[in-house]
Amino acid sequence: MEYLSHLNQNQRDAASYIDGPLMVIAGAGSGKTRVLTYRVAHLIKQGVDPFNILALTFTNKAAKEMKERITKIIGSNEGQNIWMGTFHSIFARILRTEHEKIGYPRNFTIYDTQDSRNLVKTIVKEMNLDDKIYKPAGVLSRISSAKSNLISAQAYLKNAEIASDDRMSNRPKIGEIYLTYQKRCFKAGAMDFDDLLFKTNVLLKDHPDVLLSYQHKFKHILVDEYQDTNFSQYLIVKKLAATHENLCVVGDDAQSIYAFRGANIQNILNFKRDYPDYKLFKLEQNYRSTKVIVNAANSIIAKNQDQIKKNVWTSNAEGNRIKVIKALTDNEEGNVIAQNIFSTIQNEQARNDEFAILYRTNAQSRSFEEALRKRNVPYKIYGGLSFYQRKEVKDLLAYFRLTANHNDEEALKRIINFPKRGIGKTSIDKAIVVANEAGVTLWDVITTPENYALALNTGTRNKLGEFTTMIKSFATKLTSAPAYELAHEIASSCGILKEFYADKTPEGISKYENLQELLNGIKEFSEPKNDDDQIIPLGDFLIDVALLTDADNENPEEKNKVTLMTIHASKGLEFPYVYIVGLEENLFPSQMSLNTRSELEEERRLFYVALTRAEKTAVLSYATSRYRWGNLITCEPSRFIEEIDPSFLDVETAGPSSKSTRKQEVFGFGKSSASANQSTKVAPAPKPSNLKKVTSSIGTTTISDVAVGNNVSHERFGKGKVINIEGDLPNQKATVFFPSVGQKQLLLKFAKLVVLD
DNA sequence: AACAACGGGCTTTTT
DNA sequence: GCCCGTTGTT
Repeated sequence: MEYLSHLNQNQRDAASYIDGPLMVIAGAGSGKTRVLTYRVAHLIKQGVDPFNILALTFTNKAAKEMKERITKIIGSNEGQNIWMGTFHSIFARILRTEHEKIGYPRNFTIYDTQDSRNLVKTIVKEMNLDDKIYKPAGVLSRISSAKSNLISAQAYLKNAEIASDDRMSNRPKIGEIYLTYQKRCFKAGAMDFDDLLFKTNVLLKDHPDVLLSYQHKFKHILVDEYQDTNFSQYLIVKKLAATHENLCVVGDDAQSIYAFRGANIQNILNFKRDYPDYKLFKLEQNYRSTKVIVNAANSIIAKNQDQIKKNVWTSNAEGNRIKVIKALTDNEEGNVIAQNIFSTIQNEQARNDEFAILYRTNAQSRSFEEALRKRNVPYKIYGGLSFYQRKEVKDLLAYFRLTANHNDEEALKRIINFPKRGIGKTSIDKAIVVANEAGVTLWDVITTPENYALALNTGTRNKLGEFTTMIKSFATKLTSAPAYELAHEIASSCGILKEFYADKTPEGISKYENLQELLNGIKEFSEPKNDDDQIIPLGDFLIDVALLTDADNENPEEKNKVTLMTIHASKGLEFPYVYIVGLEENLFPSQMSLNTRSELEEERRLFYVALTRAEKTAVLSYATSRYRWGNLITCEPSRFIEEIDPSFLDVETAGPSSKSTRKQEVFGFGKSSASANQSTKVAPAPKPSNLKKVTSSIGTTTISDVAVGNNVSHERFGKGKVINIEGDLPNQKATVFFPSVGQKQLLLKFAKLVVLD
């Protein structure tokens, strides 16, 4: 029990409360992961078999690290046997074992977002719908949110409320698209991310024996980041835990930042209802950050209405105040921040990897990259195009996928003519039409074209024959050959390696190297880990690879570099020096989140997450203008800066270009008038300081022009009619009815309404 | 069928 | 400003 002395009283109580349901509400930096780690270690020390422990984490990386730490604590390799991973990877594994029960092939494909989008797009086209209205990404997000709430396509079509929503948004056919999409996925032996959870629910619901066996197996269940689980995940956990009720969920409502993709804070509140005799533990002591950072973060999150009250505190040092930097442009922002990092490294002998630049959107990284490169400060970027999303990598993976699952239509379409083998678009389109009409898969049609009325010349038929023969020959080795061997054979004989090897442009060389790296990755993966010398087949790799993210993909050369990432990606991490950049209205908070209070509160939680990543020093920055889609737009500082108690802030302006105006550039953080709008008194352009005008990227609207009864137009919602206006000037709020989406409350200063009459 | 040129839309966030 | 997909050209 010696190891438990590494915990404080609350942590220890939570870690050692073994029987029955418990919820741990853990403030930022309060040692949540520590509790989970020690709890699992404790269970094992108490004699629980690791095979009977299910621990669901938010990322694979978190799972991997936790396993390593547990292994250290318990001093044996037993920890590797815990069922620990993301919801998606754990249940993909289970579905693979139980595939017959739900009618899927063992080697089912996991469609990534791009595959799903392509399929939706194909269906929209086949239904002769306008893809400007039925945008694939939009349709897919609708389908995704239905699945996260366990609404099947059939249920979707029957649901009057949903139907009315879709009619209001002028997209009444989404239900039909959903139904076709599901049929096509099934026919292709493919599941998208949401299906992995949806089908798990189906499996557990329709097969009581299967449910029973997993209930029996998982005697102890732990769920990390519980605030970010959706309904589908909630129900899986509830079912699996029903027998033993040894369920431990850990989370922080203040750090819930995935509601936009269906996460439901309600799950935390439901816990009480589902397990009335549950035990609640609160971890409130922060070990990560200075007093200034903890209290500043508290002062921000206090503005949210929806939250579980807690009192996060720290006994750490006071620390420096949070610096606020104003820059004139996005490029200047990059330079000032890079310079600040550079000189901090010099002055405080800090290491590069102690710094992180956090932003709201990936698109913001550019100016920081350039500025850091100029100063020779090494950096690494997370997000953007991940390794597995690169074209060449996806191409080779498509060969693997098609080998493992011939019905994988998205993979087939991707590679049937790459490298070029003279099977053109027209031929493929014909084959797809035939396949749809006959109700068979594309693979069926191209392997036995003679069975279907497929009007192709013999040349094309021969080429199809060569292609399918090649894939079939790969498939014969699926189970007999280790992953690496087969992967290597496919890569060399399908022509893809040759294709890129021949390309001596820098891009071509890099693509060739990426393919080599993919093969190396497979080699590492297929090296037997235990002594039992079992062959690890390519199919196993494919399941794994579909669920990897770039966070899981860290390579050792990336050490000691400044980190650039989105705030979402930074969840769970910590850095001594944190820069939160681009703090501007419409960027952070995002323009898309200004319509409802709950969306705005999620943005605020996001800011809370960002700030609480910092251990020693936090710096905030914004630019007064930046390029967006090639246009220079004017920006206003984010309301979040104002919302921090000013006593924690150190406001200054920096950068060479503002020297002459430094004296006057004091930022007005007064509490009066929520004037996030105009602050500079020395604005270069003639701007009225009385807040009447609102400058924005798209034209200029004078607030006073909008009146009740006006017909107006909104960027997103289209035409509407103003029903009511209330509030005082800078914060006037209008109630507008849009035929497309219904009634909306809009803040005039942000809504960019255009008066039509 | 293969390639070059052009134009549109886009930026939230990710398993 | 950039990427993607569509169009036009050979």
